[in-house]
Amino acid sequence: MKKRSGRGELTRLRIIRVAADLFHKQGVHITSPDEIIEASGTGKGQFYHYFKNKEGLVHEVLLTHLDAIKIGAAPIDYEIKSWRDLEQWFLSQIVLQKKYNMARGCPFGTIGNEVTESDELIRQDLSLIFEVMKNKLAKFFVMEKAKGRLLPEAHEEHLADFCIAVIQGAMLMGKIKRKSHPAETIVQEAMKHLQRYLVHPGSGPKDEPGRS
Amino acid sequence: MKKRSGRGELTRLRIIRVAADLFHKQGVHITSPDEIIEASGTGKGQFYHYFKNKEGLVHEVLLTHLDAIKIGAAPIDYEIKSWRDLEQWFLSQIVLQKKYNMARGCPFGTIGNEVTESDELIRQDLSLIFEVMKNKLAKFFVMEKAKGRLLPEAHEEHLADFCIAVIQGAMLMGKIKRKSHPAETIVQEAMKHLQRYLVHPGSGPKDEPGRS
Amino acid sequence: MKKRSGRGELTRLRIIRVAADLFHKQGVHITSPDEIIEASGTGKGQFYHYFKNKEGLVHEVLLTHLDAIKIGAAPIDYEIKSWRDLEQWFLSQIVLQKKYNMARGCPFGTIGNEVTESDELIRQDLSLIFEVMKNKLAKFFVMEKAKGRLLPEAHEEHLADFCIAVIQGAMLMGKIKRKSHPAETIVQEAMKHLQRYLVHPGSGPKDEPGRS
Amino acid sequence: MKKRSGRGELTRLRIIRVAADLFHKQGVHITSPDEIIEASGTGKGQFYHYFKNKEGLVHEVLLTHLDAIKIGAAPIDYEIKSWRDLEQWFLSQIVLQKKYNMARGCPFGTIGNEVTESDELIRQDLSLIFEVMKNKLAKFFVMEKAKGRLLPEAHEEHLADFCIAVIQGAMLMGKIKRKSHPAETIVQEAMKHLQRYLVHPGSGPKDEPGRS
DNA sequence: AATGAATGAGGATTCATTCAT
DNA sequence: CATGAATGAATCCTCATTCAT
Repeated sequence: MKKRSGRGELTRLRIIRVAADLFHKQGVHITSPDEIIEASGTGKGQFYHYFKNKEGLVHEVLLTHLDAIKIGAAPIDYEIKSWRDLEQWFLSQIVLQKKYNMARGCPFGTIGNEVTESDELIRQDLSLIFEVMKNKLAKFFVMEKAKGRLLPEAHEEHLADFCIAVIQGAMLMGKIKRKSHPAETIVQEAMKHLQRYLVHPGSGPKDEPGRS
Repeated sequence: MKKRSGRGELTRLRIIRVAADLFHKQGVHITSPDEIIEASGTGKGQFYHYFKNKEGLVHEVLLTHLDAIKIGAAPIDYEIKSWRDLEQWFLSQIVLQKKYNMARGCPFGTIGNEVTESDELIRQDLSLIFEVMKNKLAKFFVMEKAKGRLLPEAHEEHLADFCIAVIQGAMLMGKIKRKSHPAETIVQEAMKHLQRYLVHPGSGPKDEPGRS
Repeated sequence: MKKRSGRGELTRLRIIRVAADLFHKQGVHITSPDEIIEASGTGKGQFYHYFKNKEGLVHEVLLTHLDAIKIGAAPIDYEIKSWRDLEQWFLSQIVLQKKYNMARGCPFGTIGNEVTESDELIRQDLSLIFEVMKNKLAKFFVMEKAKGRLLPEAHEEHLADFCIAVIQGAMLMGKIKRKSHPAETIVQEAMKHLQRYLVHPGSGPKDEPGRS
Repeated sequence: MKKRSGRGELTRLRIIRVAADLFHKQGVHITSPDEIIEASGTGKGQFYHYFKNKEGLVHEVLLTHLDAIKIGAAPIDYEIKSWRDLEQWFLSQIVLQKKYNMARGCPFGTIGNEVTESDELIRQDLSLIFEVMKNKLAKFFVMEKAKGRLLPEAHEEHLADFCIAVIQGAMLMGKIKRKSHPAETIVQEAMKHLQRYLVHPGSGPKDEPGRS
């Protein structure tokens, strides 16, 4: 990576932030450099000064997202420590979606769906993001199992992938129906499934699963 | 509906079929009328003769999909009559995805993800498609419940929505990772969840849940 | 080749003619599609309707030139039948250059000089044009030899290549110096050389070499 | 001339050298300041610090060439002292061209061909270069005549111009055909012509014309 | 029903240059 | 002396659509 400071860094970040929002709102294909330039209040040349091309910008937007997830600065908290956190992880995504009037999906799902065979770089970026996400979720399940609160038959990574797929599907449905209700019931079903792997709380665990 | 016959009907259908494939492959935004015209071997005029504009074509493509689902002519069989059928419903979508080398997602999810607030017509088309899908799946759960094979606490529509969300999420993951494995484990998790609602098979039901 | 008639053919030819002139005047690189579009009074879309891209247009411009040379419709007459014709062939190119105030070179030399390793198609077009030119000139020398008016040691193709190189060099000098005089003396030297191969006119050939 | 020393002088020379090469390789129009800056490992500011603008750089590149010719530091030796030297002058240019795989022409011809009516400064630079070249060549013919080895009818300057035109045309043909053979035969024809002006070597001159 | 000519707005990118540090 | 941020016009090309035949 190049040096990340100095005068122009703000312009660069401004472009990335604006682009991330537009990509989330309307996808990559429909968002033109011109629109990003206009919205970020920069000149045409700056765009191509900081980014090789549009794909390069998408790449950097995704790296920025990835970084935010890694350091815990993303709007969604991926550091799951309890069953309540897990439910929150699901629900906060729908809450976010509601803030956008159910007109947007998941920023990664949106971009991921637009990917074609020629967008290999972007595909890999997304793949990496989802991998990191999975690991964060799996870590929780691993910990739970270590504490004897999860049945041995629970496959931590599969459960993590299941969570991600469900929230992706739920948000897509939310966007298409422009209603949060379906997404919410979907998430509840998923939670029920996950709790199925709980060791039955005979001795009364402190951290009780989401009864919300 | 307009007249559906005559000489030109074949041209119209050819355009729809080609467009459906291109939309599935690369999405709507990136697919230009020119590309469709070229791929369908038609002339420019024909395109705008049969369709008001690009959006109109998308609309008709979706109606065609909807029709296929309704009459059971779609590549995926939505007439679920057994738990095995249900599992097949899940798996056949992944099989289809594999045929495209895991480079495509669900045709409806792909288009749905591209929808913005200005694509109200298309959004509604998709919403309708998913509604029909849901009803088909719910019907199975209703039937199962009627036969006393499903716990009364099972909410048929919620389960149907859950199924749809899971397959959407699974296919998206499959497309992003270009691997079928994650999608398959996700589906297996979902199946486990659904079977949880089975009335315990004390009396031995003939149609046993997917042990495949 | 596609059909060459119908409504749009005029537009296409207009673009080619305008482009040929601009390429001659200022070269290919500096001439933008927009400039051609403007000068030919067409719309932007027409340009790319008739030509794949700018290179495609250059290609067709060259093919048009080639055709003109082949059928004798070019501004320069390549059908040399006498030594006077040959001298005329040299001089008429300088006369043409004078008409443009010595600000242009040879249309083929101009484009040829701009060619880089990535312009293989164009390079081949030019190569072909010069090949045809050479053959036309060589034909004259062959005929002269057949009539016993040219020494056997004269290599017809070499002489033809020599003529072409000289006129190219002469026109380039004319353009750079913006004077016709150097070009004219160069051509005179070349003519002297060519006549050196004449069989000594002991019996007095009717067609005497250029004493102009 | 400005001061020519100090720290930055190296940067300036580096830019000129890189630019000269790129102009030779692909011409002036197609070569952007950015490309030169990148290839010379300088910063954007340096470019406009040392050169008024792109045209200014072309100008200085040409002056540098001119200087090299004058002081005999150019890749081609313009100090002709014998007929062998003259032949070498021709052939060494083709040898150089071969080193570039016949993908380049003469650096001056290449730039000269790109000149338009608005590039008066550059045109004059080139004109001057060719004038100096001509004088160098003419000097040889003058000397030869003085020694009684050249027929009085030989016009020294015309012969010099003839040489320059021939090599320009030959190199252009070489570049367009990407073959050295045509260029070589053209040069041989030119040499034959020049030798025609030799006073017949009855008394056996030491420096015999190129029989190579 | 069918063809493809015509239009012009817009998309992605590069260019040449200036300016601030 | 040196760096690179900033600017906006221009380049090359595609898009979605309409129109004439």
